[in-house]
Amino acid sequence: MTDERDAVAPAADLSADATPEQLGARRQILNAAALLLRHRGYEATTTRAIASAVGIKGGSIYHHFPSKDAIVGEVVNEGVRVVYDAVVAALAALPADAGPRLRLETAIKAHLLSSLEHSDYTSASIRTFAFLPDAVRRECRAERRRYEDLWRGLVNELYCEGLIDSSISQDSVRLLLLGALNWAGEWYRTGRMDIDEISRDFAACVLHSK
Amino acid sequence: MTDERDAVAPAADLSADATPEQLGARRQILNAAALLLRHRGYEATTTRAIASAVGIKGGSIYHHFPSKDAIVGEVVNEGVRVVYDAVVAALAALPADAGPRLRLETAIKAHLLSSLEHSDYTSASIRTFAFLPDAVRRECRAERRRYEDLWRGLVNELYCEGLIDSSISQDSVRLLLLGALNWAGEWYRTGRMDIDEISRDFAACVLHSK
DNA sequence: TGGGTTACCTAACAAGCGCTAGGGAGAGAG
DNA sequence: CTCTCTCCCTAGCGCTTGTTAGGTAACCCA
Repeated sequence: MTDERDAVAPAADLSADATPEQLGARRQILNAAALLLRHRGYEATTTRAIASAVGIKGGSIYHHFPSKDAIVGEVVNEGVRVVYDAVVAALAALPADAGPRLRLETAIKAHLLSSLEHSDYTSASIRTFAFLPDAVRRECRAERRRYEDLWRGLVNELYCEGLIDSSISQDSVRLLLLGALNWAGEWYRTGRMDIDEISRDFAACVLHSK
Repeated sequence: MTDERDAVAPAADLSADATPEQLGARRQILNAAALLLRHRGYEATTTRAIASAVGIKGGSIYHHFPSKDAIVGEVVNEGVRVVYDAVVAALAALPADAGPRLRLETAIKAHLLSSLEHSDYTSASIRTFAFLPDAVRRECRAERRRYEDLWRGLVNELYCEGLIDSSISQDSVRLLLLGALNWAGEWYRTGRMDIDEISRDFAACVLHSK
């Protein structure tokens, strides 16, 4: 009956990048939950649907996790951590003399790649956060604030270099950027647009001097 | 048992701006549904919760609407129309010689006021769209495209006046702006920030020459 | 006075939810 | 060979979901 909705994707890409099917039941469950959360939201992601996506029966989920919210919490938390790590790693890979402009563009691209192409976790985290139960949401406040602070610093660099008009509040710039990035999941479709170009444009948009 | 969740707000502001309680059961139901959708999402907005919010019992909803999705569809559709009308009206109220810069700032402010302060419909529409059943989503594709086109034109004005570097794709600018605006519901809290200031900053952010 | 419509109710339906109790098959250790 | 542990199953709990059937008052128009 519900098989049509259960098969949300042709069983592909559940394992992110690793081995075919033996990466531990726990990881498989988290992967499946992330995929479902991303595409259907919190309430529609049922424990039975998660179980069936990894080839076990509903009740067996509880051998690996104590509750649905424990799974969701772990997915959402990991989603923030993944994008944080992606951005930090991308910035670290830059030459030491890279200017704020390149750093901004790099951070934008890392965020988009992480949330659009690489990670159901990040996408699930972004899309479902607003409607999560309070308990789950509280659980990852700290992680989210850490990511926010990363961008606070990034934006501050731009101001220090005089790349943004100082009459504009730094908060506004950060909210504009993060808003646009987090919303990208609503319009982006693989193959139809180039993330490199979008990143370049987004960065150029907020930088007033060349 | 679930009373705590049912009373999402102290019964306030259901009627947007009009009379106390006699605006027709149909309108009351839509108002309640919009409020619930905005704060809890699609699946968690039950027919019984909508009914109890307007003081009737679950089954009585079906005297006014044929199904839950009919209610949701109407709310989501109206949500797009409301913000469209708000932006068009705000632009029309501008003096004829207003420049693209003022027009952009005005459109931004109208969108934010509509989605953050005035309309549960708009907010519900923005936040829940991704997880709606396909049938409901299809129903308001046209309305959404119309709103998108409104911004396409607005952004194009900016290019025509040379206010944005022509090396940046117009699509990118529109997606950046609409993304930031649609995401505002995730961080905005009444009274903590000034919509006028945010609008000014957002507009200034994307305009390169003063 | 009476018939019909409008608006609501109660009660229930089949289905699905998160979750649990109890059991069974297989593997590894003593 | 047995004991234990891991992993999964079946069956079902109490509850909620969208929706429907049938009943009951109050009103409007004749």
